[in-house]
Amino acid sequence: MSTAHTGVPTSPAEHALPVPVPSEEYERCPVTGLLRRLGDKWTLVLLSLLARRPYRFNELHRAVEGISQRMLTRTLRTLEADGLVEREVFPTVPPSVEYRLAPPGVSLMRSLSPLATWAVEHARRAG
Amino acid sequence: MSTAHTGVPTSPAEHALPVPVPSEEYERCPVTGLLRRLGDKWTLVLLSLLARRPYRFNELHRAVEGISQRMLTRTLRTLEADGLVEREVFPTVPPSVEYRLAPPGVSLMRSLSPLATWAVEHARRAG
DNA sequence: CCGTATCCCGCGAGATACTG
DNA sequence: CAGTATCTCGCGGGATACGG
Repeated sequence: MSTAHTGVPTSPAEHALPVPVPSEEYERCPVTGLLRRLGDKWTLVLLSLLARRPYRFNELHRAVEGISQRMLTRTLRTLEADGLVEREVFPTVPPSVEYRLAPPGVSLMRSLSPLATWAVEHARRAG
Repeated sequence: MSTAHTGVPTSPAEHALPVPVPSEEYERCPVTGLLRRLGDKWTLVLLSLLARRPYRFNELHRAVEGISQRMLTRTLRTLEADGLVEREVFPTVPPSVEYRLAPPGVSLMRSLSPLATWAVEHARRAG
């Protein structure tokens, strides 16, 4: 992949393709893709909380038992990248950051509702 | 399960706990649990096919591009254990096995429908 | 035709420590 | 307060080969 000049690679990411090649074929089915996204350890918990009201970072950290800072940041950033959550920074001292559900997040939670009901009702078998 | 006598362990699984301890805490949220179940690589594809009509094993194997026998069996057995799919064996020669959607599977697919619609509509961002 | 049995590998995700 | 940076490990899942 090196290509051009004679340069020795200084970073592995240097030769990353400019085009986002679908590395996983899960992309083929958007439904499965969505289920995988929502099915990670923290996403639903965070979405559920944010569905009620906006939260600040450490407020979430306290509200969600057992989550690490790393996973909280990662999950929130992914949600933001997907357009499900909005992030607003207040340049106060010390800094304050607020997270809220974006409109697509709201409609997603609505669409999820029947499945959630099914899950609770059938919790014993396939839950 | 040797146990008893003085036997030297012959298998690692020998000391497995008799009680199915919830190894993962995903169990805490039935919705997340369900999303994880449905979110694996082949489950939705199989459920979608079986939602239309019953299939035999090799018929599924041919219909689902890229699935291995191992994963087909595994996925079907999990679906059966969850009560979502029914398996019927016809003792012919050679043997024939038919899989069909069980009633809970039907209601699950119904409940999944709004989310599937959302996924397709928002395929570009969070798909 | 309908599976099981092994082996193997990458990635999601947890623990821990550090920073503007 | 609100994050990054590393390291590590378990498990989902693929390849392959064999069995009733």
